[in-house]
Amino acid sequence: MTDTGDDHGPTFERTPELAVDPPAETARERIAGAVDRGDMVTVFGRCRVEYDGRAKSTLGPGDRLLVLKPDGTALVHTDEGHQPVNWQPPGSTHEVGLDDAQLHIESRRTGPEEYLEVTFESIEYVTTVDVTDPEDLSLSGTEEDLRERVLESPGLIEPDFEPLATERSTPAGAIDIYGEDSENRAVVVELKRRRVGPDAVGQLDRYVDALARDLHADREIRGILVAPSATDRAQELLAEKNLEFVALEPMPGEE
Amino acid sequence: MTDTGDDHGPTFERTPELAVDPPAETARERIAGAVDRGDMVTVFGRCRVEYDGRAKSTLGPGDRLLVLKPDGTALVHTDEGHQPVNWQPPGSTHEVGLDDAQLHIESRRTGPEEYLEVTFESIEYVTTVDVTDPEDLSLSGTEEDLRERVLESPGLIEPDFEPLATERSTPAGAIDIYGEDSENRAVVVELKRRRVGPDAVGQLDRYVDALARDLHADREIRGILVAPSATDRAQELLAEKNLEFVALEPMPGEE
DNA sequence: AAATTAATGTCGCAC
DNA sequence: GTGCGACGTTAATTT
Repeated sequence: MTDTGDDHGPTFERTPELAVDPPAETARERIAGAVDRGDMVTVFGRCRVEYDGRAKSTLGPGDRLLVLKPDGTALVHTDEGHQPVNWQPPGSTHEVGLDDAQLHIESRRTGPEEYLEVTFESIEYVTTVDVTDPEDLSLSGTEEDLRERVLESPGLIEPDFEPLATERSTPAGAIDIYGEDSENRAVVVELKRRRVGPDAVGQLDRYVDALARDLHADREIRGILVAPSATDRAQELLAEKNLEFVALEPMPGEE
Repeated sequence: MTDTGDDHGPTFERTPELAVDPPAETARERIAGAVDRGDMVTVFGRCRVEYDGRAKSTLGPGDRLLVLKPDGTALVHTDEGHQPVNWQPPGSTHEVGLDDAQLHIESRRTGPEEYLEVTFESIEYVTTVDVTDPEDLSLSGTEEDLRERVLESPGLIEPDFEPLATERSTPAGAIDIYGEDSENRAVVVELKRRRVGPDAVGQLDRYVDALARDLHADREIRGILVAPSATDRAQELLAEKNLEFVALEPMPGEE
């Protein structure tokens, strides 16, 4: 099992293990070993899936791809969709066994207690491989980018807008940008990276309310929603609640 | 290439194709063919990933699993996490090619225009397989279950609560359950399958407001949030806005 | 661990 | 297609 390095191939390369149409027992061995080593595993075959935890689900027989990650994540993917049809979050522990001669994988976690069970009637393939990924994703166009854009050019909100704090906490949560306008009125700015609906207006309204109580002053407080655009309903709600809107993209030049 | 059925194996079984450490050109052929056939593809290897669309991202070299689904979904999974580090939604079209002798997979979609590019420096394995999954997931413990529970036993809300409509539309959206109490006051019920925070209170409040305008009557309107539990802040907001709370689990017997 | 919010959220449904 | 809300949302951050 353990390679002592006396073979011909380059021992530096990780050699993935692949098995086509393996018997259940062979699959069990491979997967159990890989899970112990912390390898990533994929299993493709006809399976049933049971889940019980925050909700409860059953999935009858069909062809799916099961992915087991070294961090304890389990994913069951069908032929369709971005989302796995069933899954288990990182930190779960997987048990691999045979149940009535069928490959059976159980995954558990606590807090909340959740349980996932995948039983394979047939196995088309199993792969296992060691994984290392040192890189972090570099992402732009987020709400954070929009915040930086406003802080660098407060005039994008309106002339003489002066940011005073980010993440200013109120009893209702943190205000994205807190500042003052040219008349020294308090301004609550809520940022959204994309077109907003009624929920964003409600959020801004909560912050303005909370700040009013927090300052317990008669000072007028303005609320400004900053986003690329707003739906009709969002605009009506803004008007009803005397809140304002400023159209702004997270990235400059995105029109 | 096309099997005319004169071989020895059972031609009824789909035979997945697996390749270990394939040259880029072999991988390109296999993947291109599989994408054309509508097979599911997995590629594992060291790759870089670029994305541009609603946002923009770059990911330097590392070992990842790429999954291409017959519906046009693309997923790039690292060794960690439930979420793919990069992806492309269903309906995207994939192009497979060689770029400077490296396997290069481009995926595009429109509406919004988005672009994903995965370039493999090395390939540990490629798998392709035909997929069929006739089954639908059967899920319980959802908000829908909670609604049914309330409609079957309206007394769980309060004695003599009478549901009159579900999904009753208002200018602000649909009310989960609209009904009347023992005093013929209008009641807006908002259901949540799990513990609620401030956002749920805001939602209920919007519906109550909208209904008040819609009925344009002086009739008092009650708003009741029904969920397993509520956070402190949510409870304070409920009190401020004169809304009510009823503790209820989506599934009976879940405490 | 609980609370709150962002997300390339995705997904489904109604219009 | 847009709008709106649910989701076993997940993930990150802070308390």
